[in-house]
Amino acid sequence: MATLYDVCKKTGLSTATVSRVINESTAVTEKTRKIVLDAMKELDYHPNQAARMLAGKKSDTIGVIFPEIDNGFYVQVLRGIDNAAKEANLHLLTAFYHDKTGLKHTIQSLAARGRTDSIVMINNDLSDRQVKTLVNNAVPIVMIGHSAETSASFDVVGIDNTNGAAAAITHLFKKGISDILLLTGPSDNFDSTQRLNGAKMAYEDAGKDFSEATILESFFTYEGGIQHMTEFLDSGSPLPQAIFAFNDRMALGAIEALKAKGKTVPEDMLVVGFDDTELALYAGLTSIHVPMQDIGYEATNLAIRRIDQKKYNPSTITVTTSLTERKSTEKSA
Amino acid sequence: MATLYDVCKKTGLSTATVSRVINESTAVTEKTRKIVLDAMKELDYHPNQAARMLAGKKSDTIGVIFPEIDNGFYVQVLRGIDNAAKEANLHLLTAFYHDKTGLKHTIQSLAARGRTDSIVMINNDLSDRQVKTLVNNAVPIVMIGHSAETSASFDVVGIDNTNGAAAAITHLFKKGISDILLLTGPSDNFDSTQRLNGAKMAYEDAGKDFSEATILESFFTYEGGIQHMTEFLDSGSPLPQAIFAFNDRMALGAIEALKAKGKTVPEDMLVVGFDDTELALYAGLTSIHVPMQDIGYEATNLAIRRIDQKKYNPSTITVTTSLTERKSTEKSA
DNA sequence: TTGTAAGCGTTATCAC
DNA sequence: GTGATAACGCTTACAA
Repeated sequence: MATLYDVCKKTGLSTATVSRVINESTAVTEKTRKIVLDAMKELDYHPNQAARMLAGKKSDTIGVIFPEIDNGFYVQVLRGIDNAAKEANLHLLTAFYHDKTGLKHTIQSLAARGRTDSIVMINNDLSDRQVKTLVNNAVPIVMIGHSAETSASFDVVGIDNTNGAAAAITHLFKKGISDILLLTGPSDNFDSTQRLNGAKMAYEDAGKDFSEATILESFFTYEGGIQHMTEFLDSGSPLPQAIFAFNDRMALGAIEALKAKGKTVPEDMLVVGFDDTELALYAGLTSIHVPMQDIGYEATNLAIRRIDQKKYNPSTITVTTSLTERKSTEKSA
Repeated sequence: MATLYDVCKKTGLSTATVSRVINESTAVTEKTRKIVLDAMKELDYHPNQAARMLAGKKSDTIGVIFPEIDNGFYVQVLRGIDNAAKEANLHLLTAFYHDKTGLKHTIQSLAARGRTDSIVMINNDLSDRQVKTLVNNAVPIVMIGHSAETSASFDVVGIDNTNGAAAAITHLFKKGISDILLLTGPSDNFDSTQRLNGAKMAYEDAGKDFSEATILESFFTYEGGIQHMTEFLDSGSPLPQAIFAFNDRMALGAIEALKAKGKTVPEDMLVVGFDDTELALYAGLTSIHVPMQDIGYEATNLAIRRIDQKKYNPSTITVTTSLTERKSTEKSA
């Protein structure tokens, strides 16, 4: 591997000058610039990253910390992150965590060792205070998605759950339906809580009574959707005319449960999901679209901006959602 | 940020000794070990990665190069890679590429600058020779999936396309069907070619005439499946009894096309896919299961093994597939 | 077992 | 505009 010295030797120039043309920092004669560039090419010289990091005190790398990925959601976010990083000529050091302990470990090894200039993370497991302590101000950090408490402590990029949910409800209202089953996530989940608020808001804004809606709590999973919907159907409770599931998987689970009882969608019941994942597309499920790539992109750009910003007030970016209509809410009546 | 020197100062020991306990390299008295460890904790010392890389000539990092990810396939592979890396206490530097140029750029910046000790990549765009030139023996490299020519030039981890496809055909034979439509990928695609060979093999092994099968070439996409299947249906060609699509998306596309013509699966036609993605699960599609995580895991372990191996002969690891039966091939007849 | 000291390959601050 | 030279924070022979 050729080093900077080899380039110096070949050109008869100093390390300073060669370094300058590499970094396009200070002005250099066009003539010497060319000499250096030629020598670099000829020697197939590529600057050593470790040396740059050590001397320059920056890694040109963004750390990405995700929960162990198992769905399309995170991939899309990752694409957005990658795009932003590419635009800024930065690299991505990615790490996935399985549990609290793994996450702590990961944060430290990325934040405290100078591997990254900044971190973008999805934190489902640690409190703000814990993260704060671990990072210890070593690098700026941007959170994707709110944890319940994430408020003014960090930069946060989240989605507009409230208006998204409201749009779903309003969509059903327009079909003449207000007798809706809300298939929610766990009640201590931030997203679920916000979506529930949004739904309520839509009822109120339309001058309707929110008690017309039935609330059924589930797990944000396909299996959860099947299980809780089946229980509901078996309970003999009066059937609503539509379901608004707080994510696509639960929606698909609910549809599966309906199918098992001989009910079809949209003939017997309209269904709306949330997230607008690939699954929704293929299943013909009307869903609230969440621009996952945008989230990653915005979060990363914010993280990049924070690198050279010593002091700043944490900001919150909210990405807007929209409704994608498909067969599951096509009402012929 | 505390440095090694701070730890030395605090303990009165030399950098060599402190470094030894950090790296658990040479023996150190249990007593001094404890002293150092305590000092490290107290100072909240974390070794600087750049300095380690520079002095130690290794990055403890695996490079991961993927085509821009847009499906569940790559995510699973990534999880496998992450698991293997975690077990070896290595980090992951990931990069996605959009096109040939991007890929070239990416390879160089990961390989030539000492950022990574080894690389795992999925290469759909460059010839072996091109990759070879770019890497220039800077780091070992493991390919995931064959490109047509990838033969003896690189370590390769691929899947058993042949037996997978044969299993799909045999499954249909068992249902009493040999009049099958093969919905293939592009003919210059390595996977597609192998799968076609596997299908043929199954016919021959069963003593059947391969000409009983119809071959319909498509694009490995949902849209491709819809388009080509629709064309086929419109052409008035005699309908086969089953479809074996060379991936799940095309299978779903074909099913969509059938549905549009009033045909249902599995009543009117059995369908088998390939990949066994999440889509297949929710769609109730029988599919050939590909253990994507295993692929990533194996590839990464191989990549790690190669780090300290100066000379070796490229090896090929083939991961086995299996058939997952679902509703799309449930024959009541 | 522990210490000394020479790098590792850059960047950056000075002078010139 | 260009050149010395001192960091940057660690690893690792080689000595002791």
